[in-house]
Amino acid sequence: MTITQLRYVLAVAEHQNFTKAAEKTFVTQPTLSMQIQKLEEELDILIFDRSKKPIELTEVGRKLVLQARNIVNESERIQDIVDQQKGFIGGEFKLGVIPTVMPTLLPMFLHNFIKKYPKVKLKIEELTTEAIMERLQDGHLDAAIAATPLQNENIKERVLYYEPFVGYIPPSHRLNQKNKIDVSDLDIDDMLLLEDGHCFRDGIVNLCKTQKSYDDDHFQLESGSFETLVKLSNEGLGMTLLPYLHTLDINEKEKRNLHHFNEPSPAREVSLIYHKSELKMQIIEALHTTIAGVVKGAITFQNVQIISPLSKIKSD
Amino acid sequence: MTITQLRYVLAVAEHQNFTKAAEKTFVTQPTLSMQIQKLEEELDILIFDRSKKPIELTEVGRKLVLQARNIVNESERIQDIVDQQKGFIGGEFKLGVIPTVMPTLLPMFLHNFIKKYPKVKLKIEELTTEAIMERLQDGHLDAAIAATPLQNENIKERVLYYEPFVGYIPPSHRLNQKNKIDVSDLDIDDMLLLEDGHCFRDGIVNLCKTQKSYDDDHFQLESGSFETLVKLSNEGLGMTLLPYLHTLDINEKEKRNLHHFNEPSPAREVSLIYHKSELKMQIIEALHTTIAGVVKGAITFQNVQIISPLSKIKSD
DNA sequence: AAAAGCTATTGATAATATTGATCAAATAAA
DNA sequence: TTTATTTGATCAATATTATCAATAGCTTTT
Repeated sequence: MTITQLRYVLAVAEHQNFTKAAEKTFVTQPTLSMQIQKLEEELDILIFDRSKKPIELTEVGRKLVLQARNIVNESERIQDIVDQQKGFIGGEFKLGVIPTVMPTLLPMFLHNFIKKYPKVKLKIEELTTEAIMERLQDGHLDAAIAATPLQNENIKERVLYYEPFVGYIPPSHRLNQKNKIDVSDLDIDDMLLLEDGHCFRDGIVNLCKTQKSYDDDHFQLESGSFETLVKLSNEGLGMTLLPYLHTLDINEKEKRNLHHFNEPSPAREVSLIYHKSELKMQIIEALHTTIAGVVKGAITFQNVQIISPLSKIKSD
Repeated sequence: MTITQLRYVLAVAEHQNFTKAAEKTFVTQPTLSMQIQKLEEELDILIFDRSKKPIELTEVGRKLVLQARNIVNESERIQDIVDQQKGFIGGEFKLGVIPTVMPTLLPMFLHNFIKKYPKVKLKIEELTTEAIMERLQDGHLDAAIAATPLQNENIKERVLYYEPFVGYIPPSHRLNQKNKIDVSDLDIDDMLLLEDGHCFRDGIVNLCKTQKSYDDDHFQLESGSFETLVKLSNEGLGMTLLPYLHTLDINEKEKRNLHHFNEPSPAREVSLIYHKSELKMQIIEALHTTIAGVVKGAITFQNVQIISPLSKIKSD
């Protein structure tokens, strides 16, 4: 049994197709077939049920794949140990970022990071929290930036910053008089929300739920971007909440419509999250240091109340 | 990098000698040298410092060996998974047993076990608790039978039985009048003990320490076997304590000198212990079931007080 | 019936592991 | 010092193995 064979098994299990798995592992399909056959023969079991279309794992196959994932992960850590010894920080690193953090945070630290660690080949992907969790667990992502706490025992979290919610209230709105607003002022019925699937939306729903009973079915205007929300709000369609970093980007005229919360301000916790196996920990450390350093200048809030990003069904 | 290479590294690290390692891994020494060189080249590090005699691990080498042990262990679990699927219980299994359990417990279950699981090649070794702990952690033992609790986070324990201490008190002894004895009657100064290194001895020392201050330096008569202790005791040199199962073996005349404790009787906890990685768990389960079943008939005590086998320095 | 998609098979080739013999260096013994 | 002995590296020869391109065999889709 070799580690290569286990990698092949993982690839086939993932793609449910020998040909695609062969492409992904950069070998020809017969190579893959033979190696897997050889492993099956050595263990004297069938790993895949080739009669099903698409191909399926057998019962032992499923257990074996779990353990194979383990072994392959652990074997990759050998390179980690060596890199650590050499003080080498580099290689490919796949980072997931949730949509509501991506446009504001990324420009803040990316330049710094690639300048400081030029050997790291960052591959950044915008993904929902849901997709991030999946990909962290199956090894397709090395780390991610998301709203926390997420309470998943396979995922570790390191807080980057706390980002307060800021009210965007057009002149026509009932709350526009107030300089600072309170959580108790909020009414989910005149709130413009991001469309379903964003955890920032879920956070706000959680926030409002603490105030009054929330009816899941009633009508709401929703959008995919904060820019649109602000414009809709300007049209008098309601107020909205923005994460603090987003409020730094909007124009002067609109800034007058921003209303901060009285302390403790509701806020989201944004963290660097990664699999408990702690692979590529040096790069994760480097990312954490860089981002925390950059953000420290921009966000200096102390007294905040953290709003959970978790919804029962799905989130960002 | 292959699992084989990692095995070779482990062998050399263990024996500190390429030639011996080659024998243990059933290849020639050049094979070993080449493979390790190839791995060192691939990772671009030195795993061994060949200038030292005997050969030594480098700093990275030490870290790498720890991880290699991990990977090799995890890879062996693949076979475990397959065996489990097939319902196959067999293969080599190395069991350690402490000296004070060996002669009484082994005959009770061994025959049953090899009859029920003929495919398991049991290799049993009498070892001190100290040696057992080492060998469980470096993978040289698959499981062991020892007095517990041992409070080692790498070792899991499954209790087999509670074995009361029984007083052996010769007619000349001051306590011989009493039918049942109490812990408070014990005096370490007229107690015959096993020689240093036995955890049963440590247990008794712990037991007596609860009664009065114990001076480590004073003279005591000590021996390596309970048989000798009983004979010395017959000579009027003091009383001694025996584990219950041992009292089943002594002759009728001497049985009259046995004095049980008032409840709760001091007792030792005897467990099947194994590494937390839970390798070969099917065989461990089988052993546990067999032993627990056999012992249930012989030992039926309920109200016992467990005496710790741990001493500060060493034990059994 | 034909085409397309998928895995297994075949035969050739390149890469690799292994071995036995040998060498150089370092110790240990005479 | 000289002489064995031990140890790990090196070399050439061989056996094994992984890989590939081409293709056959099978199933599903069109």
